[in-house]
Amino acid sequence: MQYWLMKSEPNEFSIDDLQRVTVEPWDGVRNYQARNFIRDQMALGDRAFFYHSSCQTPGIVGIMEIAGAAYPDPTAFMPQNAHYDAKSDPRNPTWMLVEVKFVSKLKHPVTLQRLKQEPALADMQLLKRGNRLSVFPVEARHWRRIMQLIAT
DNA sequence: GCCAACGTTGGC
DNA sequence: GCCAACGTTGGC
Repeated sequence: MQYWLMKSEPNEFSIDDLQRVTVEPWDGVRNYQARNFIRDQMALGDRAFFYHSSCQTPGIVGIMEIAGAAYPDPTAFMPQNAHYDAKSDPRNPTWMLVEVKFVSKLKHPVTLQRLKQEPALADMQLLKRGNRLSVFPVEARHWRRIMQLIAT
């Protein structure tokens, strides 16, 4: 069982959208490192923080569950899609996705600002300089600390 | 294989 | 809108 953080721009897909549909294919990831996490390490039942990025108040806004193993991301083969990749061969797909399932929406988001104030989280991937990965693992100790922040 | 140019991410 | 940081591309 692993923990993850997954970013989304709320004007594209928000925690409210996930709550409405319950389960959603997390498509559009076009970074090899993130792809490898999705393809090789994510597993059914893993938990993930839903993070809102590129918005007025970036931060963790909900919790979700990985709903199954990875499979090819169909949007890579749709020319009209914003994440279309002409170089990806359907017989040997480059890009993968997992489906995520809504678990909860936080009553009070844990903002990026708040996370930065927390000494125990100083070495978390999210807070490292130049971090741009949209999907990455969260260490258990960081997960637990954030869950404590959520509970208080 | 090097590296400059360019594109993207994402906070501010 | 700005800009730092990083990934990708392509000429050589």
